[in-house]
Amino acid sequence: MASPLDAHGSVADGDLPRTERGRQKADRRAAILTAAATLFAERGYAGVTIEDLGTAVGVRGPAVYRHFPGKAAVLAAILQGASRTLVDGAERVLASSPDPAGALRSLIRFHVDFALGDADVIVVQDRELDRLDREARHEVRSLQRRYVEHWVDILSRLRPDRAEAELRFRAHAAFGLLNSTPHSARIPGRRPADGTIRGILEEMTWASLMS
Amino acid sequence: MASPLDAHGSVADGDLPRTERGRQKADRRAAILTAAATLFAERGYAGVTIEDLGTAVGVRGPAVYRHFPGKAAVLAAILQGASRTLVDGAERVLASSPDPAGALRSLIRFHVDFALGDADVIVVQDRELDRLDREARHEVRSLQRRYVEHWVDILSRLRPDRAEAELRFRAHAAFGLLNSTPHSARIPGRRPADGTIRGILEEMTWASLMS
DNA sequence: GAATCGAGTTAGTGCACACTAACCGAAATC
DNA sequence: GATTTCGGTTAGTGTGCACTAACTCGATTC
Repeated sequence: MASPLDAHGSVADGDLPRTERGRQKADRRAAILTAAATLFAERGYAGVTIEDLGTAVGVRGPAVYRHFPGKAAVLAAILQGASRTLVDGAERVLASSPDPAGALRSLIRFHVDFALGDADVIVVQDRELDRLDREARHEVRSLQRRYVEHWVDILSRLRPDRAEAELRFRAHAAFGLLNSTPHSARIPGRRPADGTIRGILEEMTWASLMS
Repeated sequence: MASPLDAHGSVADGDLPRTERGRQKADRRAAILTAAATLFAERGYAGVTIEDLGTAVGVRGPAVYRHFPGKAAVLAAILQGASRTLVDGAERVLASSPDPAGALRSLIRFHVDFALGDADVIVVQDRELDRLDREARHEVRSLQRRYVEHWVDILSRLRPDRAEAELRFRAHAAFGLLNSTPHSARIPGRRPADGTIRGILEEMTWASLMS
């Protein structure tokens, strides 16, 4: 799966970098984003300085301003990338799954992959949403809403007896379950092997949703 | 359930306030803690100033230093209170449940109550643990570990076929599910009635753990 | 009722840090 | 090969904020 961070930031600027400098700039931008996701996840948005962001990719702090208008824009790019990746992934999954049960299985698997692969982003996603300015927050929220509604659609096809409000609530609870891995990753007690984890998470999520 | 915030802060100081001023001081301390939990949950630890903490309870900022040595100590008191409440509650539940299945049901119910009743504390709990100094963080971590082990004990009695590592991992995932409510509380789409939520959460948690 | 205590006040102090200004030099453009 | 562009640099600047100092005045103590 493509990382949510290596995309170009602005919406639909078709032109890829042709020149040497352009490619280096795109690389640096992506490097800043991944480093920032890790740092924000570790210390929180407010606990990371612009200087930290710079040195994490081998430059001094103010160089970051050549790539982002400010610290908040870095966070915005991370969160927008993440929620866009989730929505795109969900829509791709749904387009290629004929039966609802298979669609839910694939949706769960997709989300597990994301949570395990981009743990940093997951942590930042639900911790720092409020640090965004009105506009960016609105976009992220709207994408998140769309993602949830895809889950609700599938669930209501599997359980048409249940109210949509309940299914939506269940979906949120399932996300809490799935997104718990980044948190429990920091806790000492030994964890099952990485392959096992995937299976357990899928099993638990399915069971909780369909219970 | 007693709020985790209205206890006196230091460990085992038996003397309750006898005088009028002493009572007022205890009240103010408790008020600061609950206000701080709400503010920290809303804006994050770094997003709240000492002045905010003061004005939230009707005094100016520096008055807070009459009750806590610093901002970090306020956070520490919140987190220590929360984890102590959880451990105490779990131990009380276990002491009064003979069979493992009933114990797990009670444990789940207890945690649901806490998550719904002290949503602010839940949010702060897993967001701001790293902002604590070494000593306080160690204490909170150790209490959290104890809480988890109580769950693992019960689970391993119900499912002795499973490895402890898997059960611990499942417990963490269940906490993620249970603690999702404070997060989904902020999201627009309508939620089921509060009584219904309780039942759904208990059902989902049980199903996910025993699947 | 005099002496002390202590929870509050206002007025700093110092520092961390987001962001800006001015400059530099190599790549890109002509 | 001259000119422009631009990603980097260092050296500020301004602000927000945790925390301190010095004081006030009612409650507590003797």
